[in-house]
Amino acid sequence: MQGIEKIFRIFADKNRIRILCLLKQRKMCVCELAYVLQVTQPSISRHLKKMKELELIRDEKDGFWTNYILCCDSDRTKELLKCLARWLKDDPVLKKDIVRLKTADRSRLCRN
Amino acid sequence: MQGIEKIFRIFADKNRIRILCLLKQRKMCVCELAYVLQVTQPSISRHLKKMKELELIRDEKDGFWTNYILCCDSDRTKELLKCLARWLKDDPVLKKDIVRLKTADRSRLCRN
DNA sequence: ATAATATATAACAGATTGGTTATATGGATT
DNA sequence: AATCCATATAACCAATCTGTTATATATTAT
Repeated sequence: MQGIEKIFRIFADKNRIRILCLLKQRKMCVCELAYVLQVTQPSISRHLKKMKELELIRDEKDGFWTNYILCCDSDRTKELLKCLARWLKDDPVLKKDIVRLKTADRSRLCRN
Repeated sequence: MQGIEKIFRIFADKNRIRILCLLKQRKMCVCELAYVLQVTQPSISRHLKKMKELELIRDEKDGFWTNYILCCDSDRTKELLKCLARWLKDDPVLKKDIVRLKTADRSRLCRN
């Protein structure tokens, strides 16, 4: 039981699922995610921290921004991500997110 | 996102995982589960209630006892159970549980 | 150096969780 | 009907979670 519950716990939150599915589209910065999910920036940051701890994502500096990138190297998380993809193929929330993602332009968004 | 987080949340607890893996061996009553997991009976009952709500298990009266039975009809839970089985194939905690299961005799256990 | 800004962190509030003990419930036995 | 007993539920507590606002940090631009 070497932390399997922890993996499941990561997937047990709606907004983290949304983040994972968005990062499957492309790398994103924190404020883009906050914009798409309509949640505050610190909330996004904390979700990302948890996912990074379990190595579902990694980050990468890019000038002003920090890109977050899906990097599921573990077989387990890879498999769960595949499940998500199948199960949420036609999910309306995720569809809307991806539409919204197209209008997420970091250089316009991030003036707080 | 029709409650997928809730499915993951069920799997996000160590003791629920243990219960699921035990029920894969055979149907069990509440006090047998409490005995194997070494947790109080009300705690087990509540876990079972949650799992029943999501239809991972069902119950069945048997004289004095109530048997709980694995009944994953949903493709999603079925798939997650298969993942569990593979990932926890050699898990020491589950192995011990199954050993302990063999000594769990309800008619001896349930005198409280 | 200083100012600007994206992100991280701290501090807080309300909700939820998982355990406990104590008690209620309801079917089975006498 | 009365009792027994397995299970369910209630009430409580400590811990954790997720959101918020306010603030610190660290990197870039001037």
